[in-house]
Amino acid sequence: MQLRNQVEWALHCSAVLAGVPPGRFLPARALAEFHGVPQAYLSKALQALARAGIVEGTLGPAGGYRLAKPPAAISFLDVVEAVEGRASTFACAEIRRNNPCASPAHPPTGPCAIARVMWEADEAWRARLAAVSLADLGATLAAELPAELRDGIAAWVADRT
Amino acid sequence: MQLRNQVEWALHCSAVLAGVPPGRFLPARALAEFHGVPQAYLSKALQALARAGIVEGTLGPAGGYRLAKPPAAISFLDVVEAVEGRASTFACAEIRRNNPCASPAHPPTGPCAIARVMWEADEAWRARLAAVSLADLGATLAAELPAELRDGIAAWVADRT
DNA sequence: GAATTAATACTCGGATATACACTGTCCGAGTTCATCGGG
DNA sequence: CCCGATGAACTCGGACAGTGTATATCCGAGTATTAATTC
Repeated sequence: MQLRNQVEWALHCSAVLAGVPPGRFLPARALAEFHGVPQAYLSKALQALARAGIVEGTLGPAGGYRLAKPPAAISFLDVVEAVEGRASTFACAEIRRNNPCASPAHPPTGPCAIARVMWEADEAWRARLAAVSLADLGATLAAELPAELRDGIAAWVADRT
Repeated sequence: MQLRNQVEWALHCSAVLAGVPPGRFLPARALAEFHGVPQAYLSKALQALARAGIVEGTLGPAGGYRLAKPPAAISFLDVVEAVEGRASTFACAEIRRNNPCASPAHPPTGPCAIARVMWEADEAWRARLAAVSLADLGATLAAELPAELRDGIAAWVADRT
């Protein structure tokens, strides 16, 4: 089991978009160049974010993407689920119904014990992702990144909005 | 992102093997028939469990698999990692190094903030799986399953060990 | 009748094809901006 | 000089191939059982 690389790209793009001046748009072309990833493929991740209402895009010159909500209102979970889907990590195929000892007249009731454990773990994973917002990430980066690098990125972004 | 169906099969097989009388072996053929899954493919999951030291197999007639450790000493995480691998769910490709603003002379130090959050969530998921053992699962099943079904399964298993 | 030996049948283990999904790419529809012409 | 219409360029959005992993399968190596044979 491995998260697709789109998730990583989407998170990094969200972090950059959180630093875009209000009312401006940053094109996917710039985001792809910034992260060194293929532009055409990155678009798909951004489209997924747009469908989920996390970012919004505008066409034409000076178009691009921007966050659709304040960074504090967007969690890691929102971004991950936008790309990976909201389905649980564990899919119960109900193989217990194939049990030759069980009587077909009395099908098992309620989710099976194994699936419950797996789903609880899945929920713990999601809860941890839901607890961190893009605003939190921005604060962490502001504290860790060298000042000159931060300014350089801000200028680079400003040149392309 | 989706766990492979081998994980579900491995967990169900572990649950059944936990109910096998001590010193006896249950063949993969019986486990496959019990769960209604292809026998040849299920073998691969059991081989993974054997490599991880969770179960052990014996050849010849009356051969098969049995747990290599007490059910209380085997957690869900052990089974899941045996099949899925111990690698983290999130793979950081270090795309921040492609940042055109960063100076190649000063590469970023330490894991990036995004990867840290993802890894923490991954750890929360694993912690939840590590907290449940096969003995716990057995206790839950003993409390939930109808007595007649439990006896029927025990007899079915006993006939094939 | 008991022990030894050989054959047998059954098991696991790894090597081998196929299907699906992720990865990567391309082109068209739509919109905004800039330019040009007219009032 | 101001307004409107027109053209162009740039953007996003969805449709189209390539590759890698998970799925499914088969056959060979090895062992405990079983039966036959010999003492």
